[in-house]
Order: sequence, then structure tokens, then C-alpha cells
Amino acid sequence: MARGSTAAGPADALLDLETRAGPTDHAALRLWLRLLATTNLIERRVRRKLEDQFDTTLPRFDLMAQLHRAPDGLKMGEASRRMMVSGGNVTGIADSLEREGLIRRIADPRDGRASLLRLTDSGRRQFRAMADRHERWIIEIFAELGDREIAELAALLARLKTSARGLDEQEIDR
Amino acid sequence: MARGSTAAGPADALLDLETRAGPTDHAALRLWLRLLATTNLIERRVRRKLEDQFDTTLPRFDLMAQLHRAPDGLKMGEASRRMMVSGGNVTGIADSLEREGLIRRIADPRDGRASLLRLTDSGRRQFRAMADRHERWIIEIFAELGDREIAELAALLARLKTSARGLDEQEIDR
DNA sequence: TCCTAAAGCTTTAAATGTCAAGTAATTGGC
DNA sequence: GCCAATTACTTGACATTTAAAGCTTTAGGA
Repeated sequence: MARGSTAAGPADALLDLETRAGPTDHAALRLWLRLLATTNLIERRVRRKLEDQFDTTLPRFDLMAQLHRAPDGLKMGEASRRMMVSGGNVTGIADSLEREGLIRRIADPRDGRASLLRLTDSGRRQFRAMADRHERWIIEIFAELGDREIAELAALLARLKTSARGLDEQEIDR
Repeated sequence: MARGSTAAGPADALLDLETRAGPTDHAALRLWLRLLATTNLIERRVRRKLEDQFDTTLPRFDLMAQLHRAPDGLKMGEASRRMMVSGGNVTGIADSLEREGLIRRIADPRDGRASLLRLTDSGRRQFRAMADRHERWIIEIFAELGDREIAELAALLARLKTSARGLDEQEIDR
């Protein structure tokens, strides 16, 4: 099976995170556990393939993807916001990519405190190869869904994202 | 924003992981990034609330939830499969819960290699309190979705999960 | 009985992640 | 100009997770 040191046999195939919920739980809770389980399942597959086929990791791929979409470079802080991780984390990931010559830190001419991160030519080439493959993995994983279902799922998730974000400001904590 | 040391202002509210995709990317890829971003958003909120209100973590909560649904106890390996994490991980989580008296390791009478994990009375009480609150958080987060939408989303995710699982055996890696 | 293989759990190393503190540069009010 | 407050990044401490190696126990065959 996936990767645990203790492999699950076929009989366990349906016992996963969703088992945290029981039939008496609220529909929203069951849905959340299914969402979590599904996302984790796919994320694991992607991480493993990045590791196996490109000897890299998802956070490294993410940072390269952000830089690929920003040809003029991104400040560390911008990258950190877009990746939704802390600044200290980006420092480490950037260090490792820079060591391998995939990205470069360039002094921001307008702000002496800031660094701009930019893909090197080698990084760009490598990213394109990975992104191609990555897209194919995703298409395969979603293969059983038709265009209609993909559109519906995207729309529902957009609504959910809005619903979840709506609480961010007020923080109703009870 | 959640917790990064560099806070995102309101103007950045829409720049998140989804920005990894561009308009030319395949619909499945865009959907995947939205799925990932939405799940991460919700997961962060839940983690933070567990931390703030109960001084615990999601993996600890998960393990307690699994044990709550298995009154006779679970072997470490079973817990690890259900939580979809590695065995070594469960060892650490179980250690921390055991130190606090929330769970206990019991020698499996049938297999000298195995331990059975079981909630203590204190653990059971504490889990029930957390689970109540947890369910309310989730209901709030999903509040803007109607029953119909929740059912649709659940059905689509079930199809997606099946689609993603389908590849597990064969591992079409190219 | 004995020996090999496998299973269950723990331990360890490397990567990722947060947070807090520290350094350097910029901004804004006076 | 000057100085305080803010901002950008780095660093270090600590937590979590995986994969792999290690230890103990079980199972099965010679």
C-alpha cells in the first residue's frame, strides 16, 4: 500500500480517516472527513511521485511553481503568503533550491531589506518537465470524473471556500 | 491570515495556493489546487482551535477519535492504517497521550508483539467534550452550504476518492 | 526442535513546519 | 535630519512526519 511501515491488506482498503465519523454524526462532519481523506490520499500520491521521479518534494515544487508564474521574481514574503506558510519556512526551502542552482536570490533594487527569488534557466527547464508530468498525474487521478462533474465540484468548493473564509474575520469561537 | 510571521493584508486575501495554476491549465489541475487550498484552509482553522481551546493537536484528536469508536481498543498498526499515517508516527502520538493519562497501552493477550491502545475514562470524557465542540466548528464552517449542496459535494468526493484509489494497485507511473 | 521469514512496535535521521528573537533597512512624524 | 516603529528576512529551538533500520515475538517448514 501507500507507505506506512505496516502495510494495509486489501481487507483494510476501506478503513481510513473517514472511520473517525459514525452514522450518527452530522452530515457536515462526515463531509469534512471525506474531504480531508480524499485530499490526503491525492496529496500523498503526488508527494510520492515527486520523490520517486524527480527526487524533490511538494514544498519545493510549490515554490518553483510560484516563481514560474512570476517571471520577474517574487519577494520572500510574497512567496510565503501565496504558499500560505511562514516566512522562516520559505527561507529554508529557498536555501535548498538555491544550493542546487534552481533558483537565485537577487537583491531588490527598491528595497534593501528584500530579496527577489527567481528561477534560473536550469530551474525553469526542470520545473517545466515536472509540471508536465504533474499535470498528467492529476488528470489520471481525476480520470473517472467527467467535465460536468469537475465543473460541479469546482463550483461547490468555491462556495465552501467562501463559507470557510467568511468566518476568518469575526472568529466566532464558541 | 492564519499564523505566518508575515501577515497577509486584505489585498492578498485572494492570493493563495490556487495561484499556482494559470488560466491555461487543465480543469482537473485547477480543481485539484482548489481542493487543496480549501482543505488546507479548513484544516488550519481546526488545528488552531484545537490548540487554543483544548491545548491539543489534530493528530492527537484523530487518534482519540479512532479509539473512541473502538471501545475494545485498537492495535497500533490498525490505528496507523486508519489514520493513514506511518507506524512510527502513531508511536509518538500514543506516547504523548499516554503520558497525559488519556490512553493506555495494554498488552495484547494473543500476540506478544502487539499493544492495544484504549482510551482511559479521563480520555473518554475529554474526547467527548472536544468532539462536541469540533462538530460545531465544522457545522459553522460549512454553514453557507445547504443540505442539497452538502449531499452533492459528498457524492462527488466519493467518486473522486474511488477514482484516485483506482490507480493504487497498478501504479501507472507515466 | 530449530531456523528463517514475517509482523508489530520503537528508534533514528532528514525534511518541513511554526514561533520567537535577532539583524538590517525603510518609513513616517517631528 | 533624526528617531521610533515597522517591515523583510534569517536564525535557532522545538514539534511533527516519513522512511528505514533495529529489536522482539510469532509462524511455519525442514
